[in-house]
Parts: sequence; C-alpha cells; structure tokens
Amino acid sequence: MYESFYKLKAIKRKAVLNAAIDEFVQYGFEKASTNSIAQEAGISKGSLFNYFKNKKQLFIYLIDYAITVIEKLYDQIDLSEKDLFKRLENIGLQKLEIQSAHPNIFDFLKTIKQEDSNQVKDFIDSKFDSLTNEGLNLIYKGVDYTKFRDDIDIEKAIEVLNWTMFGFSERALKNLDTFKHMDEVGKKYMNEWQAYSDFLKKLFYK
Amino acid sequence: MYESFYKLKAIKRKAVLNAAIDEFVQYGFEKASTNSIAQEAGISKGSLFNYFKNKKQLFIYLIDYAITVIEKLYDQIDLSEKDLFKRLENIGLQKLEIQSAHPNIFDFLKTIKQEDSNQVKDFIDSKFDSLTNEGLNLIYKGVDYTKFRDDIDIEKAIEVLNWTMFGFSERALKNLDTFKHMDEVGKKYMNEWQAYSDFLKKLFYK
DNA sequence: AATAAATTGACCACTTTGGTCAATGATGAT
DNA sequence: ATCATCATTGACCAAAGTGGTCAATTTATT
Repeated sequence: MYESFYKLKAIKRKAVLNAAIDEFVQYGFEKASTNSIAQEAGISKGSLFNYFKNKKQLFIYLIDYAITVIEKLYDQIDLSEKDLFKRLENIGLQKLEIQSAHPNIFDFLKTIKQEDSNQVKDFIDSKFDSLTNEGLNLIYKGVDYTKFRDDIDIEKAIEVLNWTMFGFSERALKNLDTFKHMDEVGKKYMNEWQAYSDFLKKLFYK
Repeated sequence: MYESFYKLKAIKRKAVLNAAIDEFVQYGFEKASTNSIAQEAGISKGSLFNYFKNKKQLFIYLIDYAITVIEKLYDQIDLSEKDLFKRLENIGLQKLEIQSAHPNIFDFLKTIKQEDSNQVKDFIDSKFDSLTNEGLNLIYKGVDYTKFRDDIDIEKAIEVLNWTMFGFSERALKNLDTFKHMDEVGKKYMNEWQAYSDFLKKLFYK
C-alpha cells in the first residue's frame, strides 16, 4: 500500500508527515492543498502522489499513524506508579518526545474529530468509536487518591491539574526553539513544570 | 464608509459579522472565501460587496470592530473591586455576554495576531502596537493580594487561575445551547464557575 | 402608480485544484 | 562504459473556485 513511502529516508518521511499534518490541521480535509503539502515538505507533487495514490489515502494514512502514536503513548503508562503527579510527569515527558518529532500531531487528532467533509467523516467515526476515552481513563487508573486532602473535591482538583498542564504546555510550545535538541529543551521545560507540579501538590496533598 | 452596512437590521448585521469572523478565524485572510461568507450570512455576494467595497475592507472593519469590543470590556472593569475572584467573575460575565452575540470574536482577535498575509499584516501591527497588554494589566491593578496565603507563589496562583478559567470556558462554550436565551445559559455557567472559583479560593486564600 | 433604494446572481478573467505521465536523474550491476 | 531499474520531477489537464461587477429585479417609500 505505502511501500514507496516507507522506503524513504526517515528525515524526508518526517518532513512529508509534518507538512501534511500542518496543512490538514490548519485547513481541514477539503481545503487542504496537496500543492502546499508537497512544497512545504520539499518534494514534488509527482512524488507525493507516488507515495499516496490520492489526497484521501494520505489523510487516512495520517489518521492511522496518529492513532498508533497515541496508542503507544497509552501503552507506556506506568500503572505501578501510584502518585498522580509522577505519573503525569512521565506522560508529559513522552508527549514531549512525540511532539519534538511531530509538533502538531495532537492538534491533528483534536481537529479531525471535528472534520465534517463527507468524504472522510465515516472513516474517522469508525476509527474513533473504539478509541474513545479508553486511554484517558487509564491515566487515572490505580492512582492513590488518599494522598489528597480530605476536604478537597478530587474531581475538581484533577480538572484544574489538567487545565494547568494544558496551559503550561501551550505556552511552552510557543517558545519552542526548533534549533535546540529535544533532550535539552525537554530538560528545561520539565524543570519548569516541576515548579507548577510542586505548587499544586502542596495545595492538593495532605 | 460603511453606511449601507449600518443601515441593516441588527439581526442581519450580526449574521454577516459572525459569518465573516468564523470564516477568517478558520482560514485566515487569504484563504477566507467571500462566497462562503455571503452564503453563511444568508445574503448574496452582491450585497456583501455593497456593504464592504472589497475583502480587505471587510477584514479591516472586523478588526476595528473587535478591538472596540475588547476596549469596552476593559473600560468596564470595576477597579474598586479589590477581590481578584469577584473581579474575574465580573469580567467573565461580560465576556459571556459578548460571546453570546459573537461566539468567535475572541478567537478572531487571537488568530489575527498570527495572520501573515502581506496585504493586511501592516494594518494589524499598527493596530496592536497601542493595544498590547494595556488591559491585561488592568485586570490585576489594585487587587488586594494580602488575602492570599503567605506561603504561596501568587504569580503561579494567578496563572493556574487563568488556565482554569480558560479551560472551564472552553468546555462551557462547547456545550452552549444556541436555542436557549443568553441570561438563562449565563446563569447556569456562572453558577458552575462559582464552584471552581470557591475551590481555588479555598486553596489560595488565608 | 411612480420613484427610490436595496438585493440579487449570472458573469468575468484569473488562480488554484487534485491528479497524470512522459521525460529526466540517480543508482548499482555487469 | 553500458544498460536496466527505480525514484523524482514539473509541465500539463479539465474542473472548480476566486474576488469583484453590474444590469435586472424586488422591496420600500411616497
């Protein structure tokens, strides 16, 4: 199916993936331009349509790719880690790693859920039926909630924690320096996050 | 300049404004389609180009409109209210009122800052030079921070509060029922917000 | 009924679309 | 050096969409 695409060198393959992801995130399936994708990826349109027989196939490939990425993320959750903050920190690190390779892949997953082109809607729905919230629950499975203060609404605490993580990572990604190496940047931001994590832990925990 | 547009009935005017805002938010200036705007607003393209002489004028009008809206919001901040939570609640109420008329207007302000079409970039820059962060600082001016616990990092507390507000309103807007009346919906969500506000107040305050 | 004002959508020249394919370039074996 | 294989290119296509116009029609006002 995608043999010619797999044969590509990793760097080029990544460039194509990210160019396509960016374009679909910004404009949606119908208005995404294969011309722009090819140009942004630094390849000719002929090549793009050699790797993928048409726009729809490319889109479908991306969805499957993004889903396997997110499933791998869920698989790597360390269920033996009972501390919520430590567990989220691990997941954050892995997300950072993914995002250093594919900066927009989580946005892509978010936007395709709202995609409304009839050409691809059915396919998307079929893919997400199975995936929905499966891993999201996993994140909180087996967490030791007795560490939380008794006079606190734990559900609200988790929501605030989530929104804080989201806000923090949004801000961090804006400042991402694409020239520096991932492990360097990763260290910096995980350090910064530590401060927020400690801040909330002090408030939430006994 | 825009006489014919001002003569329109309020409902129609609002429809045009929101259709245009939505289109520009989603696709940016260059790729926004005047055909789509007219169709979405329920008017003919001829009318659209009667109200605004061209796409650029329409875009510029929207920017000015959005800026006056946000300036009015800043003007209405009650500086005599020294409690941060109460002050933010007031602002939230006013934002809700604005958003019930123009659901996407804050997104519009956010996205035009990243607009990179040469046709309009200069205009945008000139508009935002003066506005930047002017009102954002106002929100926190004169707030009584002695109410906060002494062992707390107030800057982080404000950030967490902001991210929580953002997360909450994002979620609330997704569930917005367009059929119900604004005051009804507003009451419901301000009630829900109260719970989050109290939750954080209990943690942050002495 | 007559006049003025507002609205329409077919129409224009031009650009962009997704997709094709003959030609060219690169690679490695002989 | 020759040849055969494979990857890559971009000019090219019909079709669709673009921002914008304007004569003709509908609606409102007198």
